[in-house]
Amino acid sequence: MQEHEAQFRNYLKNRGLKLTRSRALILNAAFTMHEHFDAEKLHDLVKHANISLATVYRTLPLLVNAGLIQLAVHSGRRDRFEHILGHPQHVHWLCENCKAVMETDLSSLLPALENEAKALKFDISQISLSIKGLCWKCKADVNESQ
Amino acid sequence: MQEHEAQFRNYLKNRGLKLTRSRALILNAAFTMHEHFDAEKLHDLVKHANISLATVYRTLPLLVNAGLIQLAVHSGRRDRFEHILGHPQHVHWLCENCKAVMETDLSSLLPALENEAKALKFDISQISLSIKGLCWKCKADVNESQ
DNA sequence: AAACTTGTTGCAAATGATTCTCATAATAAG
DNA sequence: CTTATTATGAGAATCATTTGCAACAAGTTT
Repeated sequence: MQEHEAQFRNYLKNRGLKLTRSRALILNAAFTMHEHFDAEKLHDLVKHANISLATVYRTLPLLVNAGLIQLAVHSGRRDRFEHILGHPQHVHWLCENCKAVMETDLSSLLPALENEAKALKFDISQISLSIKGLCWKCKADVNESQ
Repeated sequence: MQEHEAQFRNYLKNRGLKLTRSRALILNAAFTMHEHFDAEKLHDLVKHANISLATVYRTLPLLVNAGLIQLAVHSGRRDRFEHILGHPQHVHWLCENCKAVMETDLSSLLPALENEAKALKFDISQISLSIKGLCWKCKADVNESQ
């Protein structure tokens, strides 16, 4: 069994919830994805097994609480997620022009943050750093058109 | 005239938009607020002047684009904003238990970020760093109840 | 392995924040 | 003050997400 499946099974058992066929399929679909995904994209991957969109929506928060996925970027009207197991936390660079999302490592900032957390007596469970602006490509386009 | 009003007037004029009574009132209401606010909270402050919720929703993106307010935290289903003029960027610490939001200064992390931005040739327009977890108070409660 | 207890699912209807339509009103420019 | 636009209120429309409910499936117990 994969690590993420073991973790999910464990999470569910701890609170008397059941690992159903639907949940297992949805979990695996989420870990199939190599980019950000939303509920509908996930549903596309599992609807062949007759799994409803409602079940996808019901499973998503379980995966978040189990520490397996997280909300990635809040842009536009749909929630978009990404899986995080064995995936170091990172910075999202969101271009406001072409909507592209780049990622960089967060590790260089971690010590400073953990320091601050200690001062605040705050237990960190999730860090989300996103930066909006113009990517180099769009910046070039803007300059050209002037 | 306040600085934020001047900046808004300027933004609007640059694109042939009009500074109306409604927009001025909404802008001032936003700068009245000392905490995060959503569209409805803003509407509460201006509806006495017969301003509709639709107008509030139409004005919000103008204020964002004018660099006067920004999306603060995406938690729950409503967009929450905060004004940013003369307000240094900060970190949001969001307690997952009591939903309280604390803020700390972002300046200690800025140099590292600006460095990375330079490497990526990325023009930063807005930084949003939010950290979820447990605040000291809730952490204490959790320990007590064990 | 049959019976049970409890959580789960699909479906469809409900919700709720945000956006849009359209007829009327207000603004800036000339 | 006239004109050309843009803005507004009211309410309908959207659309992602939730929910109620009756049928089902998982894990447990006998």
